[in-house]
Amino acid sequence: MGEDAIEKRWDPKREVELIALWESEGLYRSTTYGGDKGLVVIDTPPPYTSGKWHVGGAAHYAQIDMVARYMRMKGYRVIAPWYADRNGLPVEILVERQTGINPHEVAKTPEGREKFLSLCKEKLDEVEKDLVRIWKRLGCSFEYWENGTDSQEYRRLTQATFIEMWKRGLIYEAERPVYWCPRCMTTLAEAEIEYAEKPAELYYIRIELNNGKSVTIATTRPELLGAMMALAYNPNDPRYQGLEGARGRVPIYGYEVPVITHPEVDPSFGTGIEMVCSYGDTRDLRILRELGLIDKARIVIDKSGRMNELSGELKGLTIAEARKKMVEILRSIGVLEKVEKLGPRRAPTCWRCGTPVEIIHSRELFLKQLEFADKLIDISSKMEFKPEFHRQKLIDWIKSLRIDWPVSKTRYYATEIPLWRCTSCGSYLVPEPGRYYRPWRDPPPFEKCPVCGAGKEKLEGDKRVFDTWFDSSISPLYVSGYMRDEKLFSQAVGNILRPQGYEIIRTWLYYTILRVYLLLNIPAFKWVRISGMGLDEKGEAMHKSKGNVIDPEPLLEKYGADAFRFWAAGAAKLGYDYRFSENMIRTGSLFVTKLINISRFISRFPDPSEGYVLRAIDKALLAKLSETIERVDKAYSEFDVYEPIHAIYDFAWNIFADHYIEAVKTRAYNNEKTYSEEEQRGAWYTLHRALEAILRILAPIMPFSTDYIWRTLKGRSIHLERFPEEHREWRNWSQEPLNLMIKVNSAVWKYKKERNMRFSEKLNATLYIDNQNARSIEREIKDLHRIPEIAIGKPGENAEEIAEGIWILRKSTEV
RNA sequence: GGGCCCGUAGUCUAGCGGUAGGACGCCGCCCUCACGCGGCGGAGGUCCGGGGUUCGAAUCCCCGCGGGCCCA
Repeated sequence: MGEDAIEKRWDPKREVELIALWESEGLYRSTTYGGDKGLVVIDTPPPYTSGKWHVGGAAHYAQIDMVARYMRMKGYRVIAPWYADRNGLPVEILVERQTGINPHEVAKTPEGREKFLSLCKEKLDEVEKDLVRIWKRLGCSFEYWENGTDSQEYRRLTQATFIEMWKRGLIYEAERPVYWCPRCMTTLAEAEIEYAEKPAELYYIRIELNNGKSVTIATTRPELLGAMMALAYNPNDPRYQGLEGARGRVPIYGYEVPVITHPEVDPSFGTGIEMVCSYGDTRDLRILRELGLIDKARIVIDKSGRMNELSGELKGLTIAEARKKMVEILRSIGVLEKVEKLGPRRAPTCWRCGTPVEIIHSRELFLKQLEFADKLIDISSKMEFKPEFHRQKLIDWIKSLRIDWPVSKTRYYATEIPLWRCTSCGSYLVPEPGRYYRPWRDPPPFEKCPVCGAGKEKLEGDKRVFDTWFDSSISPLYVSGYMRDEKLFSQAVGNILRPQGYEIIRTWLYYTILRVYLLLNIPAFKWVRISGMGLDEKGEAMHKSKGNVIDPEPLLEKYGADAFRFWAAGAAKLGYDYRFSENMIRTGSLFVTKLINISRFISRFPDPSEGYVLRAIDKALLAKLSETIERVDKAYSEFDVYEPIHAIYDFAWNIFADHYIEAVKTRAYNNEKTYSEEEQRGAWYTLHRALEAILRILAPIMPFSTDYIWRTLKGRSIHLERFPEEHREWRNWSQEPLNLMIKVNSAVWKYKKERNMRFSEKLNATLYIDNQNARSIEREIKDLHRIPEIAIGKPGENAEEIAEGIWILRKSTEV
């Protein structure tokens, strides 16, 4: 090995060269690897292409890559694809904002709809390019699948699963109260609601009762007066005792509503008596459901968020305008008693656009879920959660569900619902699975209505699309070849890993488990790896709106991907939030330099295959190494990369480099021929074994520098190597000589330091060590510290104790 | 109101029943032949507060206080 085979420093530009090399060698292909241990499918999260990743997102994918690389090194054939989630609202909103196009207007014609879709597609292509560039630069060994969730292939699968569920009666259509976003003009599932703090005003309105009395209600939504269904107070509230059964007359609208009691009314809010309307909030919904009044609901808000004819004078106004107008009217007729400012209150909003949601009635398709709650909890218990404590989030969510899943959306850039309706008899018709259907555009795949025989021209394609989670909830089926490659699928079932963040447990994880259970009656995953969220340096979640998004690309350029991955692996334990730290990335790059230089040193010596003898310190190092390998292996097998990076760093730097290498330098060079050739070769052997193992166990986390070094030393890629096997023999050797060496080193270095001696300076003294292990490392101690005499045991008088059990006795001739 | 997570040196982060580790920063010393993107040493902590269990608690239990996330 030449002296300068490895350079002194790591240039991140080498990473770019390695990426090209890997691609040309086909290292990204799942078929490149052996796979004698079987198949593992990683259900990589298809990222939504709504914008570039921040460092947290990049770190998450880097972690998934580490797991994939580890599995390959353990002998599994790993399918880890990367494709994008391209369905759903965000891109539509982006295009709407950038072009000013109102999709609900342009989509009235198929041509207009087509044009809007192609604008969305262009936008997605643009963003996807950014994402692909980043994960490739990060060194992720994913296979790039250009067919995202909006591909014909994926959508065909989505539709086929719908058709299956429809045929099995799991889908029903109903007019139900739903969460509705008036801006996006679509139904929202429970998972799509976010709560935002909004200031509110409380209006006190007098209501006349039919018994001659009157009560004053307090409400934040006076515009819903015409939606009033009842007046309610808490049954324990003494102020209103006896009013139950009376009837109140709704001001302006003039109809009567009953006075009822309900335990959910908070006596301390407002006046303690409230109006129940359809629908101010979910509590109204619950109460009206209990009273059986859902069918008589008075919905005064239409789908565009404006007041309808039921609202009388308010018709056509927006909600905000209607509130203002209503207040004026109430004031003019003298029933508005006072207005009170309230502090910020939690208001449900649309998670995509932030608009306050309304509860209105809409005719939608629902997937049954409530009746399967217990089964889902049961089937979840068959999956391994890493870490375990996040399982509770899923269970809590399942238990909190109150409505079935509305899967239909009146949006556009999404998978079309494959349904036709016979306008003659009203029947819904589902086509056969296996094709990608676009009912809003395609001719009906039926010659006539199979129910009433009406002609083809009577069949009308459904214009609605699926909720985007309806697509993403079959991702494990897509990646494992379901309905495309049954052989692959049969091998994959039961070996699927889901890596994801805890913030989408209630959505992606839940819906996937639900759908896979309904379709196949099996647990969707063998393992669920739950990671925390990436936070900025202050510990706050990164949001575009907050302006605290940190772009990974400049960091990759400055420090390199290995340094970035060092942070990504070591920032926090699996399952906990990880905070961005540029310092830690810097530490990572220093670690790369350290590795390079350790390798530079070791590469000066040949790797002997025979004719070597190991000394105690060599055996102790190999024992320690073996323990480290085992520890790292165990952690990796639990999908943890935090423990491995810390254990490897500690071993490589604080033990191997600082103590072992220092202790054997003299022997490795053996310039004075004080050691036998066999012993010299023993040092070489140990140095090489340790370096090899460090590189291999580190390769999943830092694939660039380890591969560069490996190729220089061995002439091939480290990514085709196996994870080090356990060495029984090494494991049984004593680590004590090494532990003692570390202790002696620290004590002597400190001693010399205090006396302003250079470490290389000769110390004319006797070192007493009260430890039998010292005998075996006597020569190493003498070499390293340049101390002529080592004595085992306690000294007589005059010796100075420099650490517990270690003394120095200077020779009197010394100054 | 409920669930989960967190509160350890100036900052960040481990440890989770036996003398509190590490990273960054700070201060000193060392041009030691793989690495000055290095080495060594040092200063710096009532481990949020209060009870309890224990021979022993940052670590387990209880009650608070403060922060975060999710859900009502």
